[in-house]
Amino acid sequence: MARGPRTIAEVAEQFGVTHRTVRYYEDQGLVSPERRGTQRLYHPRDTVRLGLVLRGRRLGFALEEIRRILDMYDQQPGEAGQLTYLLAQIVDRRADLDQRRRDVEDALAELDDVERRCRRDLSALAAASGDG
Amino acid sequence: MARGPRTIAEVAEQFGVTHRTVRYYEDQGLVSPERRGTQRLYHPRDTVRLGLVLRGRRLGFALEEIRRILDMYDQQPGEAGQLTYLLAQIVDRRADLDQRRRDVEDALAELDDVERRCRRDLSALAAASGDG
DNA sequence: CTTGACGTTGACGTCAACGTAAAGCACGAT
DNA sequence: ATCGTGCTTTACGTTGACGTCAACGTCAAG
Repeated sequence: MARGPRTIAEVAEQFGVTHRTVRYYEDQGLVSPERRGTQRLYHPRDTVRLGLVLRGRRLGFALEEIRRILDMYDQQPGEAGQLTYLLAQIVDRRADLDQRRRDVEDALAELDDVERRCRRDLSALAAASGDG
Repeated sequence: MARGPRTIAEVAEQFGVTHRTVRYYEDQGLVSPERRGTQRLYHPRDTVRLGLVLRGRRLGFALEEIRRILDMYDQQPGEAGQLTYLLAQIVDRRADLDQRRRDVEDALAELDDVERRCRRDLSALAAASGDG
């Protein structure tokens, strides 16, 4: 049952995007599936990478930024300068993500607040109709 | 020192966006500052609202979606149907935000991972140069 | 009363991230 | 051999979110 590499239609279906989107990401250097002749073959590695791209997109990062981040992850630089540069980039990314986390948590807290008020108003209405 | 309503340039400056952006948000119905003649006056209420819009933007929501969410917050419907509809919308928003929070936390975890490997490699390099 | 400094309204330009349409290869089934 | 089906490339269109520019109002200072 372990079928090997998958087609573009299959991975697009899996992630709920169109094949056009997947090909666009390839144009932008975000994924680079193997080619058997003219056809694209998506190995698990490519599929995972595509998942990371889509997560980055959900986080609101631009595709170019996502590409830089993923390339950063992939590097095995081995040189001290590269490593310290990488660490600096990590600091930036973390600051960005920390901001996003604060935003999400604030928004969720307010959502809770609205929901509480909403339920309170509903039960008040129910009580009033019960009284009427 | 409590200066009253502020000008568009001031709020734009405060939030680090251009006046063009603020006016565009007004076109889209996201904010609606008072008008003294032709000039816009931003009261604290408008300023807070603009802050919420920008947070929504950081979260990757489309402006149209942000407008719906903020309008949802503002409503005092009083009617049961409106309230249950509002609750349903809240469920959707929460699912969306929960997904985003998972994304952020996963990304932060991977960032930590990369950083650890990076520091390990750096100290390995330092040790090697110390030996050499 | 002119001169800036700011504000305002269109109108048009731009860029990212796709969508869509046209036309062609590959390949198994009829 | 050709037919349909799926994948491919090429090219152009679209949408959201602004940027930019021109032309004009306004108001305090000189």
